[in-house]
Parts: sequence; C-alpha cells; structure tokens
Amino acid sequence: MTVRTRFAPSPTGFLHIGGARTALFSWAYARRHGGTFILRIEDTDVARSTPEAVQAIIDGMQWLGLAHDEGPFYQMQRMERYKEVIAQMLAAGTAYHCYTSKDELDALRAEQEAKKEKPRYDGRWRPEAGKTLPPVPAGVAPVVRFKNPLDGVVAWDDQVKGRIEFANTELDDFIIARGDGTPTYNFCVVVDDWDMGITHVIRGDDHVNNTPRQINVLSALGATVPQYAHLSMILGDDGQKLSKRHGAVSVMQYDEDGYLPEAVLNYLARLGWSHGDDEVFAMEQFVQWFDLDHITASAAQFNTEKLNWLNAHYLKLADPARLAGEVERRLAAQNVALAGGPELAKVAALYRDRATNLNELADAVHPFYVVPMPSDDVRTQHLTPAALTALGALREKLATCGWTAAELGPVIKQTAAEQGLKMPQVAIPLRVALLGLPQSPAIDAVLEVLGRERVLVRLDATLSAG
RNA sequence: GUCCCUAUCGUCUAGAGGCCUAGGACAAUACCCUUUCACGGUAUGAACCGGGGUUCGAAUCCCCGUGGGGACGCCA
Repeated sequence: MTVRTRFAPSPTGFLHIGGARTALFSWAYARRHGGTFILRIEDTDVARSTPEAVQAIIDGMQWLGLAHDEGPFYQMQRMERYKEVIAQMLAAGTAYHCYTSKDELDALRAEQEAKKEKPRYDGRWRPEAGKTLPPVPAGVAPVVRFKNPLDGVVAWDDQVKGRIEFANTELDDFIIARGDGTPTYNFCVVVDDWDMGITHVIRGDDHVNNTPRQINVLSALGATVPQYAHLSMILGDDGQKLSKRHGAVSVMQYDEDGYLPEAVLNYLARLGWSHGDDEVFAMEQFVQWFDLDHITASAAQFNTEKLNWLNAHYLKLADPARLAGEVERRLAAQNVALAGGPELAKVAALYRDRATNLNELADAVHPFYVVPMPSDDVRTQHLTPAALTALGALREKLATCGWTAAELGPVIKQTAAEQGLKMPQVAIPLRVALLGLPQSPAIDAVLEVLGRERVLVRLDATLSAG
C-alpha cells in the first residue's frame, strides 16, 4: 500500500505554527514511506475563506520547503462530486431529509441544556420501519442528515493516542448537506479522503471528536477507513492556548524575525516528537527517522528560547554567501547601501557565530557600511587622551604594515606595549573609533575585513575630532 | 452538564515492570577560555500530579480523584 497523506487547511488566515507542524508531520510521513503528500484547501466556508489566505498558506509551506506532490485541490471545485454522493446515500437510505427548522433545533437544544443533557438531534425525521414521519411542511428546504447507527461503538487505533472508542449513542444524525444543498465539512472530508485514497490522516486533535462520525460515513459508503494520527496542540510560550487573538503568528513572521527555515523546522520536528536524545538534525535525517510511534500525546508549550538556540546553531553553519543575501535584504529595508563597503559575506562570516538571528546579524554588520556615531558616554569613557595618543601611534603603523589578521594582531600588541598599555586599553578604543562600539569580534579580524583604507579614514576622523 | 483526550525537571522530552541513585536538550547558576562582547568548554541545581490497587518489584499496568485541553453548529 502506498502511503498517501494530506494537509487540509481552511484558508481563513495565515499558516501558523500549529498548522505548520501538522503539515510537517504529514509531509515527513509521506516522504519517509515514499508516499504522496497532498495539499487540499477546505474552502467551503465561503464567508471566511479568501484567496489571500490560500496564498499565505502556500507561501508558508514554500518557505519551510514542504512541497506537496498533488494539489492544491479546492473543495469548492468538487461540489458536484459531493452532491452525487449525497444523492447516492439518499437513494441507499443511509441519509435522509430533515425538515426541522433552525428555530426548532434551537428550542430542542435549549430544552436539552436545561435538562443538563448533551445537545443532540432527536431523530424526529429519521425514517424507521413502522415509523410514521411528520407531515412535510410546505416551503421548507430540508437538510440532509446522515443515518448514524443507533447502537454499538465506533473505535479506531489512533496512531498517537492509542485505541479510542465512542458509543454510537453519543453521536446524533449530523447534517451532511444544508438547506441550500451545500455539503458540510465532516462530509466533504470523508468524500475527499476517500476519493483521494488517503491512507493516513494526520491532523490536529481537535478533530478527535469528528473522527467517529467520519468513520461511520466511510463505513456507510463502503470505503476503507484510513489510519488516524491525532496531534496534540501547541501552546503559546506562556502556556496559553494559541489563538488569532493570542500569540498565533504566521510562519512568515519567523522569516521576518530573522529565523532560518531549517531552525524552525528542526524546532517543530522536536516539538511533540522525539528520537531518543537527538536534538539537532537536518530534514533529511528527520525524514529517515520520523514515525508515528514517538509522537507525544499531550500538548506542548512553545519555547522561543530553544528556537533561538537552534537558530543560532544553524546560523553558525550557514554559508556566508547565503547569509549575505539575507542580510542585504534586511539592510536594504533600512536603506543601507553596501557599495563602497567591505565584502558582505566576509563581514557576515565574522559575526555569524555571535548572532541569534538574521536581524541581529544585520544590526551587527551595519557599522561596517555606515560610519558609526559613538555616543558621548562611549567616547568619554573609551577615547581618553592616552587612548588617542596610542591610536595616533597605531595609525602610523597601520598605514604601512601587512594587512592580514595574523600580521595586524602583533602590530596592535606592539603599539600597546610601546605606550605602556595593556591590550584592551588599545583594542577597545580602536573598536570605538572604527565601529562605534566597545565590543566586536577579534580586533585584528575586524581590521582585515574593514580594509586599510576605511580603517585609516575612520581613525583619522576620530583623531581629529578627539 | 455529557462525551473524548491528557498528566516526568521552569520548558521540550527519554523512559514500553527490574538497566532509574530517573537520562538528554533549552533556560538558570558557577567556573574555564579570551584582546572586549559573544561563541565555546566544564560543572551544579532542578521532575515521575494525589490516592488506592496488581506485582517479589511500578515513572511504566488497572481504578478513583484532581489539574489541563477538546468536542457537543445548516463553522471548518
């Protein structure tokens, strides 16, 4: 059996972190088994679905590198098929028309709630042998209800949560088509999963309660019931449920915040799934390891600090040329021109071990391209008369010495010794003079990358100002 | 209210009856490295929700509580 999985978001907003993880696991499972990963857009909620949201979901998946093999399929384009199946079920007697109005339903629900009962349809229009149905009211467009079994249990072996059983008495005859003939969610999902030959349904555990209904419909249609794996939800950093109002952000926001997709992917993979003590792994490795057995059944809290750590890790590994591209994008947004400055990839390489994200990297690199203005505090603290004297002496040597870090280090050390100063007493003022900050990577490496010409210009400016 | 799911360090997790004196990672703390700040390295502290069973033996199995989450729509 070839594995076929699907990711089926409804396009009512961006792709958030929970959806991304669901997509990742579905994708990984298909890849792991040489199967097919399908993207299906569940857009039957016409009022809330938008093309922008569809695009946002596709963009998010693309950024993460989760490519689908089939689709995207749109449910709105499959209406004829759903109606066809409904007609078949009506004919077969596994579904029936119900003329109960919304008002009557509301009244029924209120009555049941008053009696502290679980609200459910009472089956008044359900045809049974020997039962007389109420007279059909004029002018009412009936809904179609599924004829759910009255007794027995629906059970499945959830690949994450283990065996789950529901008594059919807990389920009522749910609506599969509205008064206007449009099919409802639980029905569309069933027909789609069936038609698309989905073998493994990997989705959020908010769907656990839908599963017995879907299984019953599948059975009524004579369809094979797929395997189900219900993933628990991801909680926010504060332990609270993620919602549009609270904490849920688009995966694209992570791009904007300077995260690398491989870091987000690695983090997400490890959130709710484990492979022994392994923490850091590439997607290739993940796909080889991924299975449904090691998915955690309970909800997981998002931890930005761990994501940050992973991001810093992948930043250290990243190709400087790639980092240069990312940083350039960010500097351009701040109208920082790179022309006339040192080679960006080299500067990025100097700083990639020290940054947590690409925005920090961009900030760190910034003074290499825009002559910095140290604050008065920094100036008075570090550019003391003694320091300026030393910088003056150093400037003369820098005009002529060799220009590699290996050569520059000794020059600075020697100057410090000649001035009767310790290394930091020269190196720090030099940092301030060149970059406007008392901290930087190894000063000799900074000099090498900045280049003799720019170093001398900046030193002269500092010396004449001081 | 009813039904369903769930419960190991602050957080993510390992753990499938003896390998558990409960392991790893992030975070925290300390120290080391160092030319500053980082990075890095080393070390330390930190958990089996409670109560009953089952068993020679339970973090692991069962039951009952409690906490957390979800569902009960002509939403998806």
